[in-house]
Amino acid sequence: MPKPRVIYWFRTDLRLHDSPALNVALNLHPDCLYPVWTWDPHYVYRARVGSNRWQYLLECQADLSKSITELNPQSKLLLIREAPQTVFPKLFKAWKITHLVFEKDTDAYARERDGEVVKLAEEAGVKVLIKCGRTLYDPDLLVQANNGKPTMSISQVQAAAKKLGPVPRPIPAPTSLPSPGDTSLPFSQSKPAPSPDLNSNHRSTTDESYANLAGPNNDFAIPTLHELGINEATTPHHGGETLALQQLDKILTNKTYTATFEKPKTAPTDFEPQATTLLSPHLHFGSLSVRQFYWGVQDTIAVYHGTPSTPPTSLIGQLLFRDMYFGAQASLGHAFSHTHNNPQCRFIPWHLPSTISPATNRPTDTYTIDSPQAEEWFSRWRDGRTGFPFVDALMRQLRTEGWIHHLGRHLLACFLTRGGCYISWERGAAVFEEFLLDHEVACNAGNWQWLSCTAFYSQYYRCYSPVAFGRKWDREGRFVKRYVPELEAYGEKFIYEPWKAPRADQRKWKCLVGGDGMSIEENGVKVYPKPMFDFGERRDVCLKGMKKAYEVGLYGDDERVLDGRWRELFGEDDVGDTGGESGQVGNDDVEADEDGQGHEPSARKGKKDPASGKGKGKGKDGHKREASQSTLDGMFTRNKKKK
DNA sequence: GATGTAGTTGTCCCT
DNA sequence: AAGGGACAACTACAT
Repeated sequence: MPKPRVIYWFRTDLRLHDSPALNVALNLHPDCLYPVWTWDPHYVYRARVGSNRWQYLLECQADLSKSITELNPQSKLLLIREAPQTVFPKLFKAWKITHLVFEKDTDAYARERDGEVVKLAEEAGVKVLIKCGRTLYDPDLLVQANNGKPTMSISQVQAAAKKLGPVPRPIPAPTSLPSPGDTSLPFSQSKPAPSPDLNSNHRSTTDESYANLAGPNNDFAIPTLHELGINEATTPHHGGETLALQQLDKILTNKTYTATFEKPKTAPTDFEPQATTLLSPHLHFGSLSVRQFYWGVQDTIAVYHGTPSTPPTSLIGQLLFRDMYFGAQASLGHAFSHTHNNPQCRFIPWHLPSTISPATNRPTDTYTIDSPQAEEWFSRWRDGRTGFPFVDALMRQLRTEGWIHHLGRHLLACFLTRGGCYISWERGAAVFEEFLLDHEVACNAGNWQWLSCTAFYSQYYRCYSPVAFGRKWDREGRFVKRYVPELEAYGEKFIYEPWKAPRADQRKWKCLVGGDGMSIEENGVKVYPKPMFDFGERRDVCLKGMKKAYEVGLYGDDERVLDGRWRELFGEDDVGDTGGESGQVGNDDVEADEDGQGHEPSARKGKKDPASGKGKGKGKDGHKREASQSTLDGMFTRNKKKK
């Protein structure tokens, strides 16, 4: 029996510590070990990746390669610029490989790709060893323990996890690594088709990713952003196992923080330092092992003198949610990433729905503009110029830094979907995919479904207010001012609703409120956009739409959703009325509205039918509210245009 | 099967 | 000024 010659294929596991798959490879006691990364065109062109995440990936790779070389000066990460499906058969032959080892990836695309690679390996007589290491539990086993069904609630995850037994303890990093053998590449490179390139908006120079199989110097080096044609990154957050372990250590050192963490009590407005761990990008790239984190927290809790927090809001709870989304995706596959054909996802007639390809019966990269108004709202949301300072601040933080607090993501998602624009969650998910450093297919799709109340969560009447939510955490608006600096001089009273500030004050504070955010300065004075709609009105429209859609009760796999007959079940008014012209307050010119008082959003207008609720006790409190409500209505409907 | 209860992460008004 | 209660009113799960 010849000694094993192993390719270790790095993908979702850019680390040496606690890598079950790497451990399996080393336990083969191989004659040689090739640490390989293949530059998969799917992620280069077909997934949405902005410059910040590109940089983060390269940093993870560089740190890993350095650590490999520290263990063995003959070794490093061998970065090969070709699709795995075409390059592996050639490598197997050239390097006389006996084993291919990698960490299991249950993302829908990855499963298809890995299936092909496994088949090619078998054809080449190469043994394949796959080990789960990306989540607390193997998502497929989690699904199995959940009676074969997708994990759709945290209690299901906890029950299934109980059957699977305790999370394995982390494995220490290896202290030595075998050298690779001969690394010559006696074959030609198959270049991928570079189009369509979903990341062209992040490139400003020529893309040379695939110029040479082993890079410009033929040394398997990690590319630079420049070689990829990608613009310079702007994020302060950096990747790599070394940083990840330092960051984890820092968190665990603060025992009270670790043991009593409660997500809902962390402030989305905190910056420097942020209120949460910022470990999610490290978990995404595998530069931090999730089990290392898990046991670090559990061991801290075990000796903590005090009452520790518990799932679902604790740090452990956060990791369980992550496993829940992985379990849902593992079970549902591609369908989990969209509504179409997804049996767990409610059908809501959102604006800007994904276009379905008849050939693949899956959504394409494009969507239908069913409403020019919705398209305008979408682009203003995406650019951070909605006119709601907290929304825009979060969006700008996301775009420049690649990370925002979880609750900030909630607000953005609620605002775009059921609590404002009534636009498909799939549009928002695509934007988060582009900009988030920690973008994880399963978690992103899952969280967007959660917040849009299409799956996992259903309390659509709980609607985030773009004004009150930020103010609750940060009265003075320090966070807003950091990311929307044109509002620097605005005080507590108007920082979350600058359109209410009197014109004279707007001038004094050197920032006028008006327009749609396309101009940021006029005659030397800064300009911040007017809110793009009256939030109170939009909330009412959305709530009504959601109520109707819940009554209709269609899911993504319903025949009537697939063939368009769903329209028969909704009235004209139920399809997310964008309010035509009456709902819009964004296009007035800067000098309009001199007193600054005209666009007070209407308070929620009187409940349609306060008496008919199945409610117990709508008692005196209700009456009081009615009374004060009508007063407010009298005040605020004054300037409203008629429908 | 009916009924009751709890659900990671709201808002508003009141004290 | 933090904190409690009413309110919105659906779904999953337990009994």
